[in-house]
Amino acid sequence: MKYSHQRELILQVMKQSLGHLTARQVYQRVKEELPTISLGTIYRNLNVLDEQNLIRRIVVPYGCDEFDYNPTEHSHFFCTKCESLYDLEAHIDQKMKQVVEETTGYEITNTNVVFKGVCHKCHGRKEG
Amino acid sequence: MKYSHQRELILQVMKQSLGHLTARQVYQRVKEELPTISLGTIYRNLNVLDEQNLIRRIVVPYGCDEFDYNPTEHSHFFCTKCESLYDLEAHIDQKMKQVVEETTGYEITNTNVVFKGVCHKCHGRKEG
DNA sequence: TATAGAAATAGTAATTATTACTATTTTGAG
DNA sequence: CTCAAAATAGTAATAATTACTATTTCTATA
Repeated sequence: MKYSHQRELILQVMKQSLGHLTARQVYQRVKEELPTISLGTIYRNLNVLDEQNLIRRIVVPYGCDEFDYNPTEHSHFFCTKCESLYDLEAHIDQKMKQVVEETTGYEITNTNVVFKGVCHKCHGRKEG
Repeated sequence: MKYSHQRELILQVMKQSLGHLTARQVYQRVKEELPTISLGTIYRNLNVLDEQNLIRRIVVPYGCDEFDYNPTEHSHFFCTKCESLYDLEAHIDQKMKQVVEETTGYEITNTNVVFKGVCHKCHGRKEG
């Protein structure tokens, strides 16, 4: 993989952003630094960075894919009330992987897990 | 929810098909019985059937959404070699849900889990 | 049983995320 | 430096899904 200024900026934005970003959000943030960058470049690089495990693609059961810099493998929790996507701690992922590998004998290389439910903040709140 | 012949046929096709079906596959199968059915009707009904928990939407990290009749909640395993999507046994889901609920305190209402890896058939096989 | 209004449909158009394409520019090894 | 491979910008294309609308189908109830 050859160096590129654009990819460097994309990684930088990903690192700075604690939350999860869609391709469009990454595009908008990188554009502030480099207004000529193209959306195609964002997509191409998000894909290669995901392949290289430098970032993580999160496939969600609503809307479009999101991307996450958090370098340790971890799963996600989507609150259906406030519509926030939370990271779960990495050791949860380890346990789940262990359960599945022990039960099935499959060799798990990758997880794409999104739990849905209601988060602490929204628990007990009325509909809004 | 009002009865409709179209929705009845869709559910019937889902029940008969043991595997997972994309909206287009459902469309093609229902069309054999009712050639005038519209793809929009398929999508609308797959959505309401999923909301009613009569079928399950599987959001996969490749290609488009798939739908599954299996009425008990369960997760999925995608083999990256043969590109098959397998059902995991329901008790695995129960255990995972338990792990997450105990650790986070979140109330889990729904899971969207796709593990990736290599299945038994493909284990040890060369690339192809 | 007749009927009115709500819900569903077919068919088409629109939307949106993502990928493909191409001429040009950038990168880095020799 | 030089040159080929890789990356880019900008645009066009693709594909899944949803929105829209005139028409049809259900079903509760009069």
